Amino acid sequence: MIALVDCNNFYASCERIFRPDLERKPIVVLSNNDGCVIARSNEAKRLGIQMGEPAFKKKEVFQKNDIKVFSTNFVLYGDMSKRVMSILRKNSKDIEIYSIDEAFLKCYNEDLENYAVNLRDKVKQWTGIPVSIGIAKTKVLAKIANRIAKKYKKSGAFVLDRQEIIEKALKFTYVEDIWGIGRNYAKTLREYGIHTAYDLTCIEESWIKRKFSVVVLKIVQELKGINCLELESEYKKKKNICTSRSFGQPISDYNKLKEAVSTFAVRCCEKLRKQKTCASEIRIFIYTNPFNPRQRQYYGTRSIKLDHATNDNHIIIQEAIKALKLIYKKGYSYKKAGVIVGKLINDNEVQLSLFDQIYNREKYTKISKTIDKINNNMGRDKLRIATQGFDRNWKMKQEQLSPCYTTRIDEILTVKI
DNA sequence: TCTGGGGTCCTAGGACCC
DNA sequence: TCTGGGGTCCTAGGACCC
Repeated sequence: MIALVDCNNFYASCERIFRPDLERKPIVVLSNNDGCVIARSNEAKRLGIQMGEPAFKKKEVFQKNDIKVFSTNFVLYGDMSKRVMSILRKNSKDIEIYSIDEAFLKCYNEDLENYAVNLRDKVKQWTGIPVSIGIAKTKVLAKIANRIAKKYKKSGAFVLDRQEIIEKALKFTYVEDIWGIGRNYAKTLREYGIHTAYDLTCIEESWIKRKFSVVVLKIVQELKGINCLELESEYKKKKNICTSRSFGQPISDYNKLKEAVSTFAVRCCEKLRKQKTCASEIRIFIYTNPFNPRQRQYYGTRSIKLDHATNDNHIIIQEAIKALKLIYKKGYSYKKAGVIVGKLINDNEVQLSLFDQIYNREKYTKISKTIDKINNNMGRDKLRIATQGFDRNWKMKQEQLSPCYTTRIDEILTVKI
């Protein structure tokens, strides 16, 4: 059987662990730039705060209901996630970490209900994070079990094992609540009179395949208890890596944009080196604020192919700036920019080029390694390329940032007695 | 009037996930 | 005034090959 362990309101829960005064109080966590709501405690959900809602539209609601607002603190959430996952790993050697707040586990126990409740209690006691656990034969069914556990079970655990319970659960689940069925597929399905997961299992499979794709077909089979989505316990290297940001203030100035793009390029290189890959293609994009109808709109993007795959800061920055020069247009105020590196290959499998213009690539590799080492010890961007700039007034807005309780010694929790 | 039967690779766009 | 930041996979269509 497969268990899906999912942290409840993960970001909101992370913030609350270190603020026990906020127990049972409504909390929301905002996206970068304090833009949208991306996590809500149950109390905030009950007040009607929607996922993805722009924060400025809800300002009054926040104030009126005394909702505590946090800027996003990924350092904290990442570290808390690691702690939760390490506990899960100790409980099952077959584990797939699916996202920052959820994991699939294979479980072989006799008494699954008991197993789930114990695991849940352990995670809660050791980390403070509440989780829900759903157990079933396939991943898609485990997702459904988890949803029921989270919404309706006080124990936070639910096992879908017997056929009549599965059928009841499927009849109880609308198509749009199935993992892998998004807004568009759900709309189409409903137009055909298919409303629940149970309905979906009654349809002819060839029709599903023809009308949608094998992806949907696999989901349907999973609903029937046939395993189509394997547990992927191995770490998979990313095939694309993207670093992009919206700016706190729009930017018109080319040089400022160059600083931002250079910094994003360096972030991409760091991620490339971390997973030991090199990029053969780099794409950059810049665009104006699409939400401002009074503004002239522009979306510029350009990709550059590299003869020689690399993860070197200097080279990637150079290429990124080349691309930026080609797409930059004067007179627009840009709201967002980003760098994407793709066509990734392992760093020990890079094809050498007979006509390579850069001599001594090894020297570059050494420099990158040294920079990584120093910055790992001394802090991000302590050592940087000059084009990354110094004043950083394009930085994002984060007005309600909580301390990094678990990763910075000078921000550790203080207790007054 | 009638125009074959296999393939591969690449890209853009659309769907989905957290 | 103020609207996030990452990813994956599949398909259709176009280009090419013999």
